[in-house]
Amino acid sequence: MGESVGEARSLSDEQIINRWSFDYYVFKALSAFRDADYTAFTHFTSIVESLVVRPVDGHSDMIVKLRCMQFLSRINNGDKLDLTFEEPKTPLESALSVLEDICRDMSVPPREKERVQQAIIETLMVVCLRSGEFTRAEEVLLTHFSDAADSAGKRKLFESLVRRRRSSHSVLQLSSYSDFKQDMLDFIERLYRVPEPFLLQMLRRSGHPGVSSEPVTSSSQERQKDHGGAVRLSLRGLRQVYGVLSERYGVSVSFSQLQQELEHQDEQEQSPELHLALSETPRDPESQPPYAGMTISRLVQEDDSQLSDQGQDTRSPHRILVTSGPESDEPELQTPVTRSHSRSSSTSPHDRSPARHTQKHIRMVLSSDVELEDHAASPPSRCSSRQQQKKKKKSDHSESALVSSPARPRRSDRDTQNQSQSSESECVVELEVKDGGSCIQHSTPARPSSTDTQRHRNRSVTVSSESEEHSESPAVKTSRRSSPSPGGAHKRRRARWQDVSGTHENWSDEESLFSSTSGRSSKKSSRKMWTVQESEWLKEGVRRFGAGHWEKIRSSFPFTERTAVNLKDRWRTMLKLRLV
DNA sequence: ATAGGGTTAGCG
DNA sequence: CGCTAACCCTAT
Repeated sequence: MGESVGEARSLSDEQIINRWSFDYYVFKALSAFRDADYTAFTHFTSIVESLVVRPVDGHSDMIVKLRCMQFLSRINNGDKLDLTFEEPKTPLESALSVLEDICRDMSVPPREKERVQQAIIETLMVVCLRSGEFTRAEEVLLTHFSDAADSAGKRKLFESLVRRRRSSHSVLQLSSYSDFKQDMLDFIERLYRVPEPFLLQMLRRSGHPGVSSEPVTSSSQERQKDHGGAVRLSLRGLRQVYGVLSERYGVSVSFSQLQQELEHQDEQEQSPELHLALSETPRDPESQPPYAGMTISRLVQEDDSQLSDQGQDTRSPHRILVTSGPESDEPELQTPVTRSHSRSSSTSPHDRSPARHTQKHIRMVLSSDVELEDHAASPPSRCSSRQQQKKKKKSDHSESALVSSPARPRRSDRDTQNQSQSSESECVVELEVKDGGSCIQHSTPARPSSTDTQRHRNRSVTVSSESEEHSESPAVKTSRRSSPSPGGAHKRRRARWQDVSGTHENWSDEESLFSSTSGRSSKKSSRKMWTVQESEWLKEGVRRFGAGHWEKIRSSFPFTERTAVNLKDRWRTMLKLRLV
């Protein structure tokens, strides 16, 4: 309310809330894994995965958690040889490389690492043999079974099995895959114990029944099955927290601060409001700028890449910039639009246009596998709008990636190359959580996926957005919307769609951190545009390690499906576009 | 492993 | 058809 506190720091509300959600769902995923509820694990995992593509307040634990999740989801699918996470590799081989990453930045005792490696490799062998994949087994044998002394015996055994094409043997029956999974989980949990997520703490403190206080509870009791289950649970927490936060203005308080303060106050029974209130006055001596030493210090989305334009007038399909206003709970959405000159007079780079509020309802489809045929929801316009005259998909790609990218070129004004004010391109504005319905809505600027092939992948995303008063490029020469409709609430949703998608605030095409591409899948998943998040990681990486150390950078951030060369190329592009 | 030039996908 | 970001190839 009062002063604009901490406006400088401003993280968007979404970043903060996403962080809470992130922590929460990671926690849930681990619990599910522990309970051997692997279906739930998969679900939580996919939630985390889609969260991560959104801007999130990066914190040092994030990478660790992501790595753990990556590791476990590969382990989880390790017995399915037809899945792949990274192209040529089997899930367990991917797990091995994730393990490398984990060890690189977490200091794992060498012996432990070896043990885990060995366990994975042996399990992989068993899996291969059991399923009769002898050639694959042989490759594994050659590539992974080093001449470690202690594995010599087993190596011999496996060799003979491979040679004799035996897919049944006492050894193969001995080991149970689920034991293996739990073993791997133990490893992860020894390595890193996930603290109780903030949202759960809040919930517990607010007296919500059924929230157990122990960090990792065992089994079913933890998910409140009666109504709504886990999802509802989180939404409640989210809403509470969000409401409070909104009131208090502020999202500039770091999560860790909140957590710390929560911990400091164990003795006092207080309501969430009070906690939050307290958190505004950082009375912690040590509290330095919250984001000082973070691994990913700013995951803010900047206007990115894919916006280069070689400038014709219709440039800048407007960039959207959300700042969390100190006073209003709603982030504002700024769109320095097209012909910048048209309104440039009033628009300085950091000028937030006051009158501009955009509301969006965010819908997140939780069920990862639901095939959401969204005729209703998705305007047909996205096909029609860009008449796809290009249907020459080079090959079959039955479910190919449709990574169509609305390359919406736009030149970034090379404003501050510093992080100081990285313009966020965010379009999320208001979370609307319904009481009963309890479905979160998650809007992702889904780009026009067009291509008749298939317009939804398992991660179906629907966007419903309405913006009020939203000046925007009329550049679209009259073709599709004609009336300016001042203040018109409804507006062409069609154009809006396009624009949203066009801005690339960040499309998450991110071919999944955790989920695998099914076996027959695309050998070449087409080209993946770089997400803003990825670009941020890259920037941060270059900042930390210097340009040229691409491999180091790659392994220090949860990139998926990006090679060091990709990073290098991307960096080159970013330089060219003066995005750095 | 990286740099740098060449190639391609995908859009206007 | 031209353009560009992403991707590929290869010498170092």
